[in-house]
Amino acid sequence: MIQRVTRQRTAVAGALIALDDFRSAQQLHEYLRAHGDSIGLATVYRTLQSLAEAHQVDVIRTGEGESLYRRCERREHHHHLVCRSCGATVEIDGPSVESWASRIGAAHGFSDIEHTIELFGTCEACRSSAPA
Amino acid sequence: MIQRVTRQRTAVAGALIALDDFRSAQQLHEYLRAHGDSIGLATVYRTLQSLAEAHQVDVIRTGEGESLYRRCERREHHHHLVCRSCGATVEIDGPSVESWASRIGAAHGFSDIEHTIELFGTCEACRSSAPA
DNA sequence: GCCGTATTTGACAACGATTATCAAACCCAT
DNA sequence: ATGGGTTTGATAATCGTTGTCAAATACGGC
Repeated sequence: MIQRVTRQRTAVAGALIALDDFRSAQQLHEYLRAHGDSIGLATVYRTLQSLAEAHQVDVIRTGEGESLYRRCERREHHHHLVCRSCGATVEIDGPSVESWASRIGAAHGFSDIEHTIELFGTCEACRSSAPA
Repeated sequence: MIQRVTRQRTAVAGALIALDDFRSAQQLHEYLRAHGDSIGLATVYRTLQSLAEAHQVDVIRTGEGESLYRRCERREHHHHLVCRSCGATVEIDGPSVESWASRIGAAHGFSDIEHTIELFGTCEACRSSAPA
């Protein structure tokens, strides 16, 4: 299945670069509409899905079950440290956790270990601008 | 708001003890029905929700956005290793990951670090009973 | 045991995020 | 420009979950 270059796919890619924070498909759709790009919601979902399969975006799920997307810089497996207040994101790779995960799994007789690890915190900027 | 002891709530608690693995609300509902307990799906959801608020069950979300519930044994912070096929669960506490998480957070200037860590794999029993 | 009432139940509708449908619009090699 | 496979998008459908509200129930007080 060859991927064609369409106006819509280009627009989604552009929005991901412009926003550069984790956003929902619907937020991206709104953003695109607001910026004059006529695009259907289904197309946004489809595009994000194929970008995710191609590992060109990272996907995380909020506690409420909504998926958030962000263009990713590293193609390899990694995790995120996300500011819970402003959404600023740092990409993390933790060789020690990777081995910890597989070690723990193996120790209990489990195979094909996968893991989900996300870190949330308050970044320096938000801490100083919004005191407790 | 005082909580009353009802046949349904008792049944859900019993199912959680009997199954002792991460199950979806719908699976618990099916289980209860299959065992002769007449109970509505909405009631199962409501009961699980209040048990979760009381920290009497652990909740995790699958990659597909479904919530899984299990009665929890440790009241302290811990993680899970879950069989993606049968739901068998091992409670994990990993001091090394805890310190890894806060160390990484601090290194990037983030404070109040929280983390979500879940491990999924295929347990020994499922691997041998369901070949690739 | 029986009442009264506030709580709980459950069938069903509603919800929100996401996916499927499928004819019309489009990209692009020729 | 043309033809044919790809993509789009309005809408319906799906799935887990939550809201609704009248009927059923638990339980303190008699």
